[in-house]
Amino acid sequence: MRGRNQQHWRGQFLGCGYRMTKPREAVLSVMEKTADHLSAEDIYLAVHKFYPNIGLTTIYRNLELLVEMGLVVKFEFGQGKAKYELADKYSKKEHHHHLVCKKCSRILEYSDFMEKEVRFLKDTEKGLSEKYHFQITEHLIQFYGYCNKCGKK
Amino acid sequence: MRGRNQQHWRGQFLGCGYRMTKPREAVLSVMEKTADHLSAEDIYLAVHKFYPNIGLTTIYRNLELLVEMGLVVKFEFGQGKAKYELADKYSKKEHHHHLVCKKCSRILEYSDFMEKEVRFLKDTEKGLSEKYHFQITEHLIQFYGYCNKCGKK
DNA sequence: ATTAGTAATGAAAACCATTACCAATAAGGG
DNA sequence: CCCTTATTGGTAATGGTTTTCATTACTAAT
Repeated sequence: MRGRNQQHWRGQFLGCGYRMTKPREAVLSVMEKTADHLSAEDIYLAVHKFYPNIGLTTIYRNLELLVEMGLVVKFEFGQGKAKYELADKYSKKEHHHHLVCKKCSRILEYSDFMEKEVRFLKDTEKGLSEKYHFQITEHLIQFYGYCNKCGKK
Repeated sequence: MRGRNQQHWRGQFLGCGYRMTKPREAVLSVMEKTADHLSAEDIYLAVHKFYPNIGLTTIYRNLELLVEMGLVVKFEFGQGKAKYELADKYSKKEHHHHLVCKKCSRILEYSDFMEKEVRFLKDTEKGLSEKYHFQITEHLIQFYGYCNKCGKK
């Protein structure tokens, strides 16, 4: 069952002129079977368990490559360290955004209330790009606060 | 003319149990008379011109203090370095958000289309906090792209 | 004014996530 | 299987920010 996806990834790499290597397999397999929003260090520690020779550098290098290849999505939640998720997983979910807990750093995903958001974004982006001749390529919408566990009573 | 504001700041500091010092005067005066969204380094360089002994450390320390006192607002535009603005200036403007140019790093402010945004935020925050029991304290809305000067033709 | 007490400063070192460098290794086309 | 070259891992470097610590300088009390 490892084979299927590995074969798929391999094709992706070779197709782009890159090679499939142990470290790359390791990174992908961790990202495949673990929760989303992993930091480079999270991935490093997880890979390290079964591939103790892995270097942190390699993790960073490959995450960068994977992002460039479009296989991984990178997030910055303003917590000092970037977090990564398989593009696959990401896009299989509904369009969603994140609630960031300022205390425990937990990331909560939500995909409700999207109609409102989509409408707001569509109108606003159109208005802004017309008025300021600013080509909008991305947007960032995030809510910060305290999750149910960390909320003040 | 320096006196008025200086006196005001002095009161603020003393009232909070802090002291008014040259470096603090210098930081505030730079922030008062210069464009918004200055990085710590920007401020350091500006202060350094008329107060060459200033230390970068002091800039950081005092910015932190000023933020804590509510006199300064801190922004993170995902550009690696934080930027600061006098709370005063900030709040005198209309409610606004930022367009961040990915090429030249320019920050463009806009305050149009706010009715839509306010409505969206109000509804969404209400919905989210009820559904997830997440206490929302802040939100971040930013658009990224290319400004009129940097846009691809 | 002088002083005592403590806040604030500046220089340098520490931090922390991330990146660059480089010699050693290994993937894969021929 | 070999040869070329991408990739690796270790280490040093980076860049923004924070900490440490001995020194300086506010302020209120004397």
